[in-house]
Amino acid sequence: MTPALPDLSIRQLDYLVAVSTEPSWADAAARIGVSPSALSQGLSELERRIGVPLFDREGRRRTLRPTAEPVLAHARQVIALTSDLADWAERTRTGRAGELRVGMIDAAAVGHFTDVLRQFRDDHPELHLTLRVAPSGELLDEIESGDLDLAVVVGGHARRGVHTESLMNEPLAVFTPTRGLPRDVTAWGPWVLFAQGSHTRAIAEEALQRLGAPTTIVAESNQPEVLRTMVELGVGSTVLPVVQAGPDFGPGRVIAERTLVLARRDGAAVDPAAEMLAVALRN
Amino acid sequence: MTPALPDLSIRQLDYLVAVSTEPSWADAAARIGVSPSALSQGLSELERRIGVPLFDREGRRRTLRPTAEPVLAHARQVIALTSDLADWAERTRTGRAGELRVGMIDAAAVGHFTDVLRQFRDDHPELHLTLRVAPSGELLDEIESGDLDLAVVVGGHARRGVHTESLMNEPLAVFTPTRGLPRDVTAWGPWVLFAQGSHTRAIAEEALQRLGAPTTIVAESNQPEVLRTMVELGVGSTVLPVVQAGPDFGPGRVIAERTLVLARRDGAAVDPAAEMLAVALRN
DNA sequence: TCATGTAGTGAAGCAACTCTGAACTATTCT
DNA sequence: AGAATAGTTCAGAGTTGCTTCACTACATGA
Repeated sequence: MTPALPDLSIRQLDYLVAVSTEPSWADAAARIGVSPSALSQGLSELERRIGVPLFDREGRRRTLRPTAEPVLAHARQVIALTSDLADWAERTRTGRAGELRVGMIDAAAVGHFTDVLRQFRDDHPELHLTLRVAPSGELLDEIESGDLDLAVVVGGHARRGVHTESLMNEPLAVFTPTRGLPRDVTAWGPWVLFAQGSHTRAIAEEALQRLGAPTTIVAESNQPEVLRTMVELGVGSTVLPVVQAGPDFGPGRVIAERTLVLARRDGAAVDPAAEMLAVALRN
Repeated sequence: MTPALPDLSIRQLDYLVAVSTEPSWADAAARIGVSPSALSQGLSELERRIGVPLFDREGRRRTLRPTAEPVLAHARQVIALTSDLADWAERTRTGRAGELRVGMIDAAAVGHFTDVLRQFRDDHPELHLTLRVAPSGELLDEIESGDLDLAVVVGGHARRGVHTESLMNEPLAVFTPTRGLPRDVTAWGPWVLFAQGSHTRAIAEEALQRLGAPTTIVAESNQPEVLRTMVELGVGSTVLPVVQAGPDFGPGRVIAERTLVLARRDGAAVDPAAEMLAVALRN
């Protein structure tokens, strides 16, 4: 059982320090921006709460007694600490410091938002930004568990406890090894696609079915690099976001689009740094 | 201009620490002895004042976000400091620690109150007690200026700003070199007395005049030791407090008495340690 | 699935606190 | 002495912070 602590307020300690610093109590009151009356009463209250006489009275004037030195030291120290805390709060509030954990799918990180990220890093050098690149599913798990503050993922799938907001639409196109796509849709394929479970894979498959193309899958990977190589080797065709196709393929045939969304934990307090990055991502 | 500090109270910081320590907020509230509602509101207020989000909300539950670590550290530190201050206050309040500056005239210090002082020292080992032995006048000056908390002096003279309280009456007696005092009062003297300005000297002179004895002064000193020696050398007779006469003289002839008073600065806050010593001095 | 218990939040009311402004007192200056 | 200055006290108003009570969200177990 801790013996009940006196409920001192920063304000009262501030009064004490002001009085010890300024030549007169009136000056002290003026510096703090409070009436002399308030100062007088506040210090009486402080004295009462500490329960030890802090002042000598000479006539009407109260003067800090030397015995009260420990209290003054305490006041100074607590005020210094609180001042540090206020600084920290200010920096955090303005997003200039703190920690920000961001997740992005690869197309976002190395494709669409590379410049935004670089710029944001430059603008907020004191901010400890960690970027995690992974498939949407994983990122959403981490958003949900609180391991990430913010993520850019593929949209189109609600998830409990995660709030999403559209950022942009991105075309998905078919790329073939032969640089030419058969006029006959039923002759398309076979396919080298994102792995089962991927949102983009689902969108691609759905689009192909809608067009009437066969959906024979001969290989899977979540790495676009791998998919591209397989296409080059003639293993099959692929469906990729246009930004990830690379310069070696033709323009591709756009068959669908996917939406990139900004995901945040639902009900999470708005982290100021996260909010600033969100603004930047929206352009 | 210091940027305005948030007016945090110890109480709020205590809430924060409790919440970080106890398994549930309800437990935390119980430990502090406050309703869960008060805890909830208090923490909201703390968060608002710091101006930085401290909690994540999962459904209805709020949980400290890792980003708030610096705030928690601050809270712990301030509470520890305040706890130390409370300890200090408790010790000071009960007179077990602190500083006490006492003045006494020599008769009091080495005569009447030696035992009281020794006992007081033993009872309050943590108390830093300084004893100053000097004539009443000097001691009263120092009481007035605040350099002493408490003094035992010769009474009978009001002084502005000094409060006095009688402790005891002490007989003053005539001591002669011849161990016999003339029956005829007019044959008394000449005198070896306390120095001009001394209160006891004034009392002695007044008594002698009242008895009709001559008041020829042949030597003065404020040191009773010196007066005794002069008497032994046959320089003259003296008037001394009985306790200071020493064993070498006879019982002496009591002609007056002086009052020893406890002097304190008027209007000075009651120093607990001073009050305890005052009680001891009154027996 | 529905009842029940637990954890936390929010609103209303009340007590305590703390401010301002005004009147007052002591001290200092002229 | 009179005026100016410093500080206090008091009354009143606004704010804060607590308790109680009602309510929601979630978990548990029949």
